Amino acid sequence: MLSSDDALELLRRGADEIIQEAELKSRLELGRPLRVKAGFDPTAPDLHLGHTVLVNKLRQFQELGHQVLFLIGDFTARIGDPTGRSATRKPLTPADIERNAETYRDQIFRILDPDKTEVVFNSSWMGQMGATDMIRLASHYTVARMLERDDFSKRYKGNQPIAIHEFLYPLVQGYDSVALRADVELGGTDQKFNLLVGRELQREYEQPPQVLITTPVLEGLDGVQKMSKSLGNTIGIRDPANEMYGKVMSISDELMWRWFELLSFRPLSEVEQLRVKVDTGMNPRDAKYELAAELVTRFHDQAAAAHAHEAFVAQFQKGALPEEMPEHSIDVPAEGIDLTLLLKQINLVPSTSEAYRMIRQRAVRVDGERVEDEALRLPAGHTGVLQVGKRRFARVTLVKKS
RNA sequence: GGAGGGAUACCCAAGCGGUCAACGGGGGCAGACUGUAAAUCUGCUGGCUUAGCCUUCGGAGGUUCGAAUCCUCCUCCCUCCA
Repeated sequence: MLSSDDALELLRRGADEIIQEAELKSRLELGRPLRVKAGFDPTAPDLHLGHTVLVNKLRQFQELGHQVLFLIGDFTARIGDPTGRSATRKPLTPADIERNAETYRDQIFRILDPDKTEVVFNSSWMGQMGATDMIRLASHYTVARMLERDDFSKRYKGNQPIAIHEFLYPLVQGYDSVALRADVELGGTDQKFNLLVGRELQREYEQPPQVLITTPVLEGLDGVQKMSKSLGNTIGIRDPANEMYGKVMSISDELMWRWFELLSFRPLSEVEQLRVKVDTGMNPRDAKYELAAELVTRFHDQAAAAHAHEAFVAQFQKGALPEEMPEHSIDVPAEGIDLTLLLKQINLVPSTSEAYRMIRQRAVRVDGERVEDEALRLPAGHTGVLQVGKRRFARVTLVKKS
């Protein structure tokens, strides 16, 4: 068992803010498993590395012997987090919720220990609450305090509408902490206000207020914007091993260190040693190999990581073809088919215009040969590999149409 | 209710009768360089049966040989006054 100081040191890693650190220390000294809560949106069960920053933190708590409460906010989802100008969303069906929960389990247990994880749904207590209970809950918080929240105060000052129900979101989220008797709650930095409401409400309900830990937002593959599905800069934790490995290798050196800090389970001292080695001449690429291997191992296994490494070296350093590529069998007339049309047909390009452009830009290869002639026609019976740019490949067989 | 301003390609943003498939920036894609790095440089960035053709500038009509640019109506957004 670690001392509370050592445990604290560990938990501080990659945490944006701990409120209050002294309280966390004394909780750690209680000698019982702490109840560590984190809430997730039931509508978006596709996790990517950005989400795992927080999940990793949950795992650390488990390693220290604590209990994780993985909360699926199926009730809160009906309200809709007010950050946008989102309206109330329609409730998910129980079947939807169960399916999404299962998807979550499948993903989080690649990181978390199932024996120390309780998956809970806030509809199970909020759904029972009557209007009277809701009024009582609402009486514990004031409008003035609500307006402290940044987006509320901006909208209020800017004469933008704030619907009353939007106040309920933080209240319900906060009440979840009461219902779960949470000792600690984790959330992204953007959740700080909501997490604080939990503290206040616990005090109102005569519970010791939870400790808050906010985790930073992870930058996506581009290294600038936050990792998010809509920006297309994610690594999904269910991505195939080779793809995951390749994506990690494509990040900038600078971003690599950030990822080491937030995503790697290596002790920080080890990461620091690695950094010193790179500073004194080690190829940063080799450090990146280690990060890529660690992540692929986590979400797949060691063999997959070793294999992904070999495939990566073969394809990008030795120029070999990728191991797997889409295969197509296409019916073509006896006189053959224009390459531009073929590229579009097999979705290597979105339009024939784009196919022409790619050929003009010398990005297209047929069986490894760069294509210079934009009117090139491939004969029926031809079988081969088509390539657009460095990453788009397909194997085609042209079958003469009878 | 009254007065004015605006809606342009993925985003921002020029254009104000022909030379506009539409300046510029961002993003994206491709090429060079590399470590599939990053940065940098270069090119491309509506579609098609691609030396040509077709359809785009909030929507619908109209004027004109010709409109993103002028006129009418409609929809939505912003600002000021009541």
